[in-house]
Amino acid sequence: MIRLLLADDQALVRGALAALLDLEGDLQVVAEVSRGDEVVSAAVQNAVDVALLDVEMPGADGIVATAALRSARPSCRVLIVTTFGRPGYLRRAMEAGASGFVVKDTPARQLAEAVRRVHAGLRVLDPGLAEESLVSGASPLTARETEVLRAARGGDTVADVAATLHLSEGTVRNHLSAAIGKTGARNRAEAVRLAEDRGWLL
Amino acid sequence: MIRLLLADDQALVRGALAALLDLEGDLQVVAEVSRGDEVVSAAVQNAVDVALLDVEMPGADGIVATAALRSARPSCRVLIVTTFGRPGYLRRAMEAGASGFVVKDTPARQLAEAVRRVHAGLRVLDPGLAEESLVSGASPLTARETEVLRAARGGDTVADVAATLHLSEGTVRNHLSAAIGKTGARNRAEAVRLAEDRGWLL
DNA sequence: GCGCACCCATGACGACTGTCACCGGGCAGT
DNA sequence: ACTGCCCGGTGACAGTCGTCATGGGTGCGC
Repeated sequence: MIRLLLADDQALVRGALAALLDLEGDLQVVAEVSRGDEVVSAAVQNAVDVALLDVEMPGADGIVATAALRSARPSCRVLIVTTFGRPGYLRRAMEAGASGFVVKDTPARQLAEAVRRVHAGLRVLDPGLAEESLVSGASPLTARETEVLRAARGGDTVADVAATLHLSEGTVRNHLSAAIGKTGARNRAEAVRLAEDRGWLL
Repeated sequence: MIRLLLADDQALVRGALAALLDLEGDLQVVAEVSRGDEVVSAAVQNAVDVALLDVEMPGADGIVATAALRSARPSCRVLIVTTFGRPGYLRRAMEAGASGFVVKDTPARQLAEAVRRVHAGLRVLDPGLAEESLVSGASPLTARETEVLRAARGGDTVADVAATLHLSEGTVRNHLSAAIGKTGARNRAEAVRLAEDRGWLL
């Protein structure tokens, strides 16, 4: 009997996935959480074998949760189940110690099999996404550049970003200019979109 | 036996919801589609009683699908099941003839009950969202303004928008300025974000 | 007909943005 | 010690953006 943990901020999806996986005879959902920072304690308390984590969650994202879980309970494997197949997500997830990465587009029948493979110590990767991850590569943005770009998300002006980050306006413009150049965008907004699509803003 | 149709672009969520609903004795999922433009034919062919539709789908969005389905098969009720509780979505969905509106945050147990209520001819509304919908009101944007704002999404420059819409650059700037004023934003990017959050860009 | 709202357009103006050159400081590798 | 990279900052400049006034055209309801 493989003991599972589900982490997803959408209660309906969580419950539905639980129903789907409980149909399998050898799988059993023993814990459900809605926040990333509740993963570790729930996994430890319930002696979880495989954790299915979403990437975008309140509290802590799936990548951080993966790293924390792997160090707190090394016997527990992690399978990322996420909406967005962003190349950067896959890369970071694997670096954090995840054993598999599945997008929510995949057929429902394959999920149970993916769980079993992960539990057996094998890796599960979306082949197309893995290729894309290799092509787009790691993020070329420096720490400050991503931070500024992330702060500029949502349409804040340069003055706002400078205020929230305690920087000079000129510095913010410089970092943004560098980010625009590196992403190949012609705009701040386009740079935000491209960086987000590639999973560089986390 | 209530016959159900599921429409969601994420196969995994679709399959999981099917598993969840099939656990109920009086519910039966008889059709699944991944695109909005496949809803009507699938509903007609399978004599569907209640259709669970996502809002954001390829082909046709859930609102358009709702209207088409209500006119093609009036006996079939529609329950919108969506990720984003955008006020504008709820308003437009109800205007299009939906009987219920549920966000994916709601507990899994309530879904079956919502389906039964919708099938019985009752309305199912998220109370908080309904209030929000009344507060934010209908979209104040004109057709052209929303179109320009939608085209400016993703960070295209004024020249690009003008080219794709066959307009003068000055006109585009005027429409954008009006949209910025009506949304209360201080930016084009912020206007896009606000309008999107309120469900004004469809 | 008349008003009204929307659409398209033009021109002008100030503000913001993107880019570049340049400076100093800190920190890691050779 | 020297080089290279990242960080923070300044100043200047062209380009874009946001706003306003203004005009003409259309379609709608009273």
